Amino acid sequence: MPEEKLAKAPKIIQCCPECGGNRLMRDYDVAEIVCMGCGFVVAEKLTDEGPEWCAFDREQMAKRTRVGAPTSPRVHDKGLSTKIGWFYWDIYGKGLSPEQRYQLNRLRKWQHRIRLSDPTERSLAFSLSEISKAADKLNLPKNVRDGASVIVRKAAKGRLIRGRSVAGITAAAIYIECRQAKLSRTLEEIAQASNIDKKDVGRDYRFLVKELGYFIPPPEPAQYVTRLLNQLNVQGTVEEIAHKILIRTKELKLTAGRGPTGIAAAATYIASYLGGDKKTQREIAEMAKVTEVTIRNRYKELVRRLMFVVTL
DNA sequence: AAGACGAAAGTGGTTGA
DNA sequence: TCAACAACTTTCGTCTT
Repeated sequence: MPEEKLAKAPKIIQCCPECGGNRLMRDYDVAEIVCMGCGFVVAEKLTDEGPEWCAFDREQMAKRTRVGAPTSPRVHDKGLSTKIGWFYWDIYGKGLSPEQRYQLNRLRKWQHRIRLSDPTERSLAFSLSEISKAADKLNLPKNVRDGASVIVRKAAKGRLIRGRSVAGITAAAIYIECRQAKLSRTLEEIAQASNIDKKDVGRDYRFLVKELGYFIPPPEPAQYVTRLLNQLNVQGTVEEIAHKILIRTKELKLTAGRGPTGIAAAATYIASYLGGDKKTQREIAEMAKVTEVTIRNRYKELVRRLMFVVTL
């Protein structure tokens, strides 16, 4: 591509659109540009331009040079197929005539059709784009997206999607990944981000876990507490107390059979009270997505059982 | 007046026959 | 498939700060 065309390439971002900071880091392991100030993902799907081999002389260099981008589980053909570019100039950088443009468009259209002609491929492509959409809404990191993609692939390979909705299986895969990565996303949030009924996602989730033989431990209240405290804008002492409470709660096995969000909310309530930054039950209930009644029941229980144990 | 409390009835999911 | 069950929610009247 000639110089003047190169100049048309997307401009390299210099500062974070979120916080305005200029400490941007390229992380090739997860293929992202991340702001070191606020953690905002500025760009993703980077291609590592460098070679993964070493050459010690010209001969080796010539031998080892080859082309091709790294594969990605997030594209339905793992990014291995050829794609016709979007631009309208030839290899010399000269513009195309209207007829040539028309031809190019037809080529693109047909290539797209051929690439996605197999129904399995098509549903896989759909599913992977859904993962990407939902993951954007939920702010999920790369590894979770990739993991979810792998699960969907496994499901497709094992013919587990037959008779079920692709969207449901996709959402379930995301949920499995979140649970495995110990991310505090509830089934409800994922169902919402994917526009599917919570019940359906739950059903497909249980089905996939069973069929693919996953072992997923129940979520721990501690996973939810950190996010809850962030949403409520409290740190410091309250945070410390909340975690202390949860450690004791776990030791005394008070979590058995109880919803982790309820326990997290109750611990937060107690901690905010003791830490001198009191939040109302309603505030916490709203953030934790449980009712005030549940907070009351849990926190009474915790206070009763922990009173003699915790030295706060 | 806002927040907390608790009783009572209702809901949705799990379990075991 | 169905009933029993525990956890949780909804609702609402009452008490406390």
